[in-house]
Amino acid sequence: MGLPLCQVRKLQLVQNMAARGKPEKLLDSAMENENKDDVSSGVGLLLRMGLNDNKAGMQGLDKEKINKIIMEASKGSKFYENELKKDQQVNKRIEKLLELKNKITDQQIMKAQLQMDQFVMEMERNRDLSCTIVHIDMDAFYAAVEMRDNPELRDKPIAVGSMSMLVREILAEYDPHFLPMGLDEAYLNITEHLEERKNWDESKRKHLIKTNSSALDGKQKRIMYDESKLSENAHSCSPDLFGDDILKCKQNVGPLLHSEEEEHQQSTAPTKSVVFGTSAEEIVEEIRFRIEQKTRLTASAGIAPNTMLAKMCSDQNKPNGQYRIPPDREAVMNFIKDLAIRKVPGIGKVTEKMLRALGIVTCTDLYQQRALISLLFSETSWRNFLEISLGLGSTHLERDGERKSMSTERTFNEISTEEQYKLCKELCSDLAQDLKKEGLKARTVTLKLKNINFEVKTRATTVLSTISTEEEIFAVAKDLLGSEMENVAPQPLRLRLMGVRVSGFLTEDEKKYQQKSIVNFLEPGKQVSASKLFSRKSVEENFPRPPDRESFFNKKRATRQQDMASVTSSVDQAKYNECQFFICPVCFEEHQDSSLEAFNRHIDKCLSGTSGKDDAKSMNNSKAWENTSDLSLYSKKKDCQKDNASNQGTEVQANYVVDYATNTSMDICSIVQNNEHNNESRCIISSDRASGMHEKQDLTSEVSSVEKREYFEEPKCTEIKLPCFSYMSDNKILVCPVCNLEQKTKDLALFNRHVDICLNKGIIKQLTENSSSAGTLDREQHSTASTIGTKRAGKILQQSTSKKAKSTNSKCTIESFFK
DNA sequence: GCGGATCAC
DNA sequence: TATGGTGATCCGC
Repeated sequence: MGLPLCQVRKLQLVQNMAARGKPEKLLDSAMENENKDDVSSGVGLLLRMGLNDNKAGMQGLDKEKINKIIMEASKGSKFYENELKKDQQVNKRIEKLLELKNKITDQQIMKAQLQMDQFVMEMERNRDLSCTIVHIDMDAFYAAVEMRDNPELRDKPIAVGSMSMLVREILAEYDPHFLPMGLDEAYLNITEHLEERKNWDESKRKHLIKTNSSALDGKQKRIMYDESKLSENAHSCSPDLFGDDILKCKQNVGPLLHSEEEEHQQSTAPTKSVVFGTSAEEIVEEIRFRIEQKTRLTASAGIAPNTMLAKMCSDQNKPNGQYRIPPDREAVMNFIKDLAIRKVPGIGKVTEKMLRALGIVTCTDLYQQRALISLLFSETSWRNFLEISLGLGSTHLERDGERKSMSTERTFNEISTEEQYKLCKELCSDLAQDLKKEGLKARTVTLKLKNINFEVKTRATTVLSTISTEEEIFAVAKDLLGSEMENVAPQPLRLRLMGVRVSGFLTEDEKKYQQKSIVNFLEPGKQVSASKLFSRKSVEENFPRPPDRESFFNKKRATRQQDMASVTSSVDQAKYNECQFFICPVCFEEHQDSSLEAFNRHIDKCLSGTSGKDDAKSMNNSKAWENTSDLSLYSKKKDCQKDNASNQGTEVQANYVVDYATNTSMDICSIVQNNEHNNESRCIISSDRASGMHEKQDLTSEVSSVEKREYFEEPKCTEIKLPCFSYMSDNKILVCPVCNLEQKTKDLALFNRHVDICLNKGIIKQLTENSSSAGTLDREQHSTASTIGTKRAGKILQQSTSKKAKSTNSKCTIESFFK
């Protein structure tokens, strides 16, 4: 079995090793590669490329060599060029920052100083030193280095463990609410355990020594090991890692070691035990000991009054060590005092560079420049900086709420346009599967593109309601992709990465609400007010407004409309704008509607079975489109055929927005484009069933065969395929409000039957998917939550699980190891 | 809401 | 040899 080292670690390995370069040497090599006039750029780039040593415990590797390799290899590459470009952007930001700084008057500084000192006093007042937070960090990286250096070890199983397993196994005993952060880190709040443990009998603090433990190496001389047993496990223990020379258990008093037998019996009785004390240090010793017994991997740990400090502490004596900041203010400030800001979680390369430009390198600098900082940075930022400089952080472990986005992306060698669409579809498919696993429905689709020059672009669209299937996601993503293709046309899009992200998930409460509405709507004998279903307020709560930014479809329509406007009179255009109608979701009749209220009244009547056709006719001369565009549920806007089409002989447009909420059964994406002006007809129909991705169906008989286009043709077709859009000459085309598909039939009865089927499919699916629990709709709260605080280490939020779980699963060695 | 950018792991 | 994937947040617009 090979080394289960993920790419993250590989890259980290390279970067961190490179990070050990001596500054002057780094500068030299940078100067060789760049314009020598631009010294700052060279240094900046090195910082950008991760060549600044931020990690502790990095001694002994040939840093210069690695540095040189990276720089030499990068020279002239697209990647390198892009790094340079990004670095220049940061430099520009810094220039602006300094310009701003120069405009600041002494008076402003003095005023800011007073204000900041107020905040400092308040923060000091609220300083909480009562908690004992532990940050555990597995030393997997060092194990990986060891494995690399000892090729003969590669075939031996080694655990690159996940903290969630140590959940269950060890960590939960110390803090049932402990917080795993990814695969190799976890936070624990051991405050309560510390109290309880004081009364614990020694037997509860005693642990058997089953295998060699480097966590006990500080007391190694006091333990007698069975040599034969030791050699069995030697493969998992790197001499470099476990040797006395790098042991750094600085603050250990050390647990009492007990032999089950007398000394003279030890050679025949290998079983030993060790008793850990009741102090925080001993507890963490115990945790690390037990982790190592379980996984044969060492861990480092930090103990401090808050999470930010604990995390930095775990870095202090890495690898295989621990460090504690006692809970008093002076100790905290002493630790913080000379600490480089780059060591603070949340302060990355760019922030470091910007602060450095202001002469801020250490946390003390940060504190001293608090007035300046408050004038140059946003409030979120300077509050964050101020807390850092005071050594303040979160004292409780907050679990993350609901997931906010889900994405998948892939890097590849340059591919053709057709392949790009195909890949896009695959990404959507993957995403849809993941969404299904978590039962999520999203509102926003974001396409991420990185071109061969490493330039990254994202393009997003928010749809009216929610989407979750491959077809639904792809319908949006392919528009975005097509739009970008159009932007660079006639050149092809030259990509190296494509990604699709969905966000804006329906909360659990919203799901319930939506489901309830639909069920009530259909439930016979149970009346639900139509206004509740379709009123502006209700709809706005359930479905977001359409995006300000128009989709590719809409942009296309807009373009067409503009073209039209140039050939039609302004009067006709005005008529066009005024004429519209709604389709009643109950009787499916068209209604020219003077107001939303009137339309709602009609639906109410329909629902109660008293609706007459006259109602529809009584609604006319509507200008409600503008007012109801955000509502647009089952609404439809079109030309007045009688007024426009007959007079002008021009195209008649159908513009519709359909609720996706119940759209759970769309199997085939069928879109017809028919442009009478230029005699161009296109049919773009794709079957999106997984099994039939390449199936090609022609569901329309009216389309000219000459101009047929399909998305997934073989590469022989070199023409860029732009997303299609509905553009009908016949405004009587019926669009199913559930599946959003145009129906071939013009028979209303047949059409209604189709809608019924669609609707039922959706309901059944939702009923089987959703579990029951009551709750109130709280969309507003959800949407603002993300802006409340910054997500830095001081405020710990648990990472989302699904993708992490994926990567966990990929580590087959872990599972087998823990078994 | 969108897009670019930063950061963590 | 040739520079990753996922998720979150912030900021300016």
